[in-house]
Amino acid sequence: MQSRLSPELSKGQIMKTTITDVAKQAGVSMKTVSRVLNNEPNVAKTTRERVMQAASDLNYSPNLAARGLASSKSYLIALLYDNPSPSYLSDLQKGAVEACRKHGYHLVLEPIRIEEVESPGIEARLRRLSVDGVVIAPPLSDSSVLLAMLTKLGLRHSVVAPETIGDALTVFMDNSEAAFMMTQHLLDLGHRDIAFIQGPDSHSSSAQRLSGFESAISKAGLSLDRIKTIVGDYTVQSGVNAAKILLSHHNDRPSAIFAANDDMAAGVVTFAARQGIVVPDELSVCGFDDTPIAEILWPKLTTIAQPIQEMGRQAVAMLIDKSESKGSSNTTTLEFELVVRASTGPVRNDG
Amino acid sequence: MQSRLSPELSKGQIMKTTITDVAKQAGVSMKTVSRVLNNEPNVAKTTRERVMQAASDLNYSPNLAARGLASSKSYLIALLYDNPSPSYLSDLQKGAVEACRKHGYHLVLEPIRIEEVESPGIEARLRRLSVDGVVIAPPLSDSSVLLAMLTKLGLRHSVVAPETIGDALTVFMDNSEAAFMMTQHLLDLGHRDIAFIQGPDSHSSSAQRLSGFESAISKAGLSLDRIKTIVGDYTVQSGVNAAKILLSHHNDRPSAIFAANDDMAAGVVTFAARQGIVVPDELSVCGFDDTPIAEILWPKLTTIAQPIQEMGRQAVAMLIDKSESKGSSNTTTLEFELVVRASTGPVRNDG
DNA sequence: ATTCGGATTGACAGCGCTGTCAGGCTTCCG
DNA sequence: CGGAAGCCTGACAGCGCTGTCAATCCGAAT
Repeated sequence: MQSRLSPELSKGQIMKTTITDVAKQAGVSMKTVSRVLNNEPNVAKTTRERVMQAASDLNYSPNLAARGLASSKSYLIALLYDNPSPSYLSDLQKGAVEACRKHGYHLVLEPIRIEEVESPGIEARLRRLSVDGVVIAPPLSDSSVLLAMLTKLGLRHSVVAPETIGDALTVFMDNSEAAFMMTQHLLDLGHRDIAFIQGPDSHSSSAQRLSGFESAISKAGLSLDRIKTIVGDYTVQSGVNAAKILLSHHNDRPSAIFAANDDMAAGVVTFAARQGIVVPDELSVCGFDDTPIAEILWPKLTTIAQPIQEMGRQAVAMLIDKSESKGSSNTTTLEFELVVRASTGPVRNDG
Repeated sequence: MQSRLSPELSKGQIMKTTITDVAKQAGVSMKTVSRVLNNEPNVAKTTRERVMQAASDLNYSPNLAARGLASSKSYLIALLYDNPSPSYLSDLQKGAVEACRKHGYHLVLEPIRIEEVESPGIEARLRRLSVDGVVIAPPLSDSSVLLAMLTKLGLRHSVVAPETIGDALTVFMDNSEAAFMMTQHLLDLGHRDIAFIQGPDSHSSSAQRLSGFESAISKAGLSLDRIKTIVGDYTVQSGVNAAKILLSHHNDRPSAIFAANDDMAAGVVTFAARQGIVVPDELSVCGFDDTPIAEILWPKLTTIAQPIQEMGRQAVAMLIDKSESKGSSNTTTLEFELVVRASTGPVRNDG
């Protein structure tokens, strides 16, 4: 690699500038340089400027490892996830990275398969990670084992979840309320025969969404007994399968299908198209999540937009914010948005 | 799992075990423990075992920062990217993380907008990053400025790109060859009037794919002059727009459209469906990339599958492999696969 | 038995930075 | 005008680990 003892050996190689060099250049002590670089108070304005100038002249940038060792901070945040949809992951990451960057942190990726959470290796890995904080994305956020482990390890963590989880820092969107509102939208369009395709039990969002749907139905004075509900697994294929069942009887079709996520809704739309069933004239379809596919489908999908990016941002912010002692609570609630597009329309009376 | 000989566990807090503790427990020196933990040679088998045992008893895990400081290695690999499609990013990441994990590294995310590559802040950030290696995803891989900067900084880097780039470590898939094969597929089905929707100039893959298409056309003895080519930007909407133009004249439609990526192909399929043009009976459509949407569309899309995950894996592997002095070259070429699904079919003769 | 070379091990000095704490200097007040 | 109270600053001791190099041990060679 490069030799340390001979800085001018160059060879076009980059030689690392240390804090000592900056100190020398600025005519102050290392410690003062350190203070300036970390934005600590109690540094004379002129000194601060002189140091800044020296640092920039020398093109100095601190060594993270050294800083980490000395201050026992790593300036690293880990994102724990298990195979979410690419667009979800991508959005969450984007927000998380953004927040990290804002505070001088970096985001490291740590996929964990949920079924291996209890395996002994995971704990070792998490310990070894030595990050300053951990963001947990669903469905990992449903694992109390994982949360307990993090607590035990003394790792600060925040959770992105469809519901508040224990006393952990939680970024939260009211899935139930959103499903309620979506259902209300269908009811407002005159639909009375609405089918629901729910998600897998493994995601706690499934229950939330179902419950929102059901309470809207009940509140409208409709009997839940007459409602058809099919369990899917959040995949397109399961949406197709559900549609196959729901739309099989020509004379007894629901006038609207509410799928608990966009992928399943896409399955329904696709299947309907294949059967020559016109959406939304003959069938209204809506989804949940506002993934890119919602815009690609034809007709475009009515769905619930989650501020996923913002969730990522908040999850990291909660981790980093020192000032969370009093003002901010343990929970950040974010707003969803009902996005009405072309896949839902008024019920057809002449059916 | 728990500490056995734990001297004192105060407050249920995790106390960090250091290498010294392990050394004491195993009755050897710190250095020997270090050797065992780093799989260095020249440690007696029995000693090695004793140390391993002690480490596991004490639930020891090394401090990354300290290790990094002492060895000037960070065990971190950065992934540089600029807003790729979520599924692409997700796949690439998956492969990269996998490879990192295999070698005890971690992956940190570093999105960089391509237009800010030349801004002064970027260089500082890269320097500060202090990672052991950098993987660059397209379209960032097209930026020679960025590559030069990394070289200047002495940062080992590998590039995922549609073509070999200078002397950088490159993971490479022959886009041109793939486009050629896809075009051949259409020709084999009898298509002679094939339109092409190309990608934006900003991605070097665009040129590659176009050239593969054109050489197949030429090789088939068809005149390029009669070929309609439209420039899109890899978005669904641009695919729709292109389709709008290509399919506007009832009597002068191409019998097949080859879109340079799946999203644009999706736009074509969607538009066709809206116009009542039956795919593939009246129009064959194919894409490139094999993104999830290819499976969701109806009919399912014929496309080119890239081993994106494998690319991520290789890109990291090239970075880490110490043994790259002789055997392995600077370039890793991966195979694509022509995935024939339902969106392409034989040309209709009764048109 | 003695020597020699490789295998095995340990002592020690930092890696580059920050926490601690003491000291110098200035300002403000009684 | 003396002293308390700040404000700035620097000396120094590690943080937990690895690189260096010297010491020790062993069987093989002489």
